[in-house]
Amino acid sequence: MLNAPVYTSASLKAELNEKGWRLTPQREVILTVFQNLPEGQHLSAEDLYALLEEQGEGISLSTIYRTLKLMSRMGILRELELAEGHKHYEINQPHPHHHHHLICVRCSKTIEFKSDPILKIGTKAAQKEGYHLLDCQLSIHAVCPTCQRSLLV
Amino acid sequence: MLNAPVYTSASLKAELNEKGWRLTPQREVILTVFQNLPEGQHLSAEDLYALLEEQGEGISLSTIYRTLKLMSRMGILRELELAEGHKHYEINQPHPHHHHHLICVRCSKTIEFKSDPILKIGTKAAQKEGYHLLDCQLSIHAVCPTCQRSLLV
DNA sequence: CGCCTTATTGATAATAATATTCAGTTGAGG
DNA sequence: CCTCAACTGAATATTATTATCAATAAGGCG
Repeated sequence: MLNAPVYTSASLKAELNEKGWRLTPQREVILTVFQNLPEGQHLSAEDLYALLEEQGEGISLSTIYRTLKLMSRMGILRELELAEGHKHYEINQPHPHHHHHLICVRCSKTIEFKSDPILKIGTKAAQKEGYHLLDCQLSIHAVCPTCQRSLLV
Repeated sequence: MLNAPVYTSASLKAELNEKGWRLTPQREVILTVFQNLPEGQHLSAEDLYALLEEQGEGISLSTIYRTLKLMSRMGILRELELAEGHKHYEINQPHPHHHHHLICVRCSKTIEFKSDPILKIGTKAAQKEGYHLLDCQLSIHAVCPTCQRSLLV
């Protein structure tokens, strides 16, 4: 089962140091932002940049991009393709919060849903091939009711 | 259940015309390329462009991009995030060929696997919300055995 | 069958997200 | 506390994808 730990500053530091990397104030701030995000919320790089700017904790866009990538590859964040043109990120929550996305390809309206079986199947598939699981997400591309009507699809 | 029809020129034309769109030689060629691609193969826009160039059936990159997008939104093609920086496309096959991807986030090595339950769950989720299903894919992000070793992850 | 409307194409330029470079800074181990 | 390499920020570069627009060609219709 996807074993995404709940990170504290200390455990983040430990995991970074183990690989020769460092805990920086910027990384701590970014992790905190995602941890405090209400469930179902996600941020693009620009969103995060703007949000931090507002909070007076400005972090450069370079660092934002670098950190988002790093944390995704560590399994701390999930990289989502919710709309055309840019990625969104959210914290990678363990079991009871883990969810998937139903996305309208026209208007990008997104609905979340949970599914234990999928998580199990994904975990098993990774295990079988000896892959170390980071994230497992079902993306359903579809047309929402509103767009079905307005575009006569 | 994801009901992706097997397209012929005629059925593609019918579906396009129904929406006021047109069947063009370029669209036919592109559909044919994807239909003849061995299972498990997928192409990026550039790949497709190069492949057609080779075959002497050059189609402009503009048209390639437009067509890939159009066919994805029609449910004819699936848009895959298999590597950083660009999308890949493959034909959207119905039931017995429908599959998912296990992807190494370091080297992009990808393994395909099938799962009926996932397709069922996805179909049901879309149905429940009144969404018209186009595609349904489980993406598993993980680190492959080779990269686990070489990077001491 | 041929006309007319309008979607489509191809070439080019524009956009925008993300990556890179590099000098200065700062974690972390010793 | 010292050293060194990882990290940051600012600016720049890259590159996938989109938009623009004149020329072309589907397809509905008489």
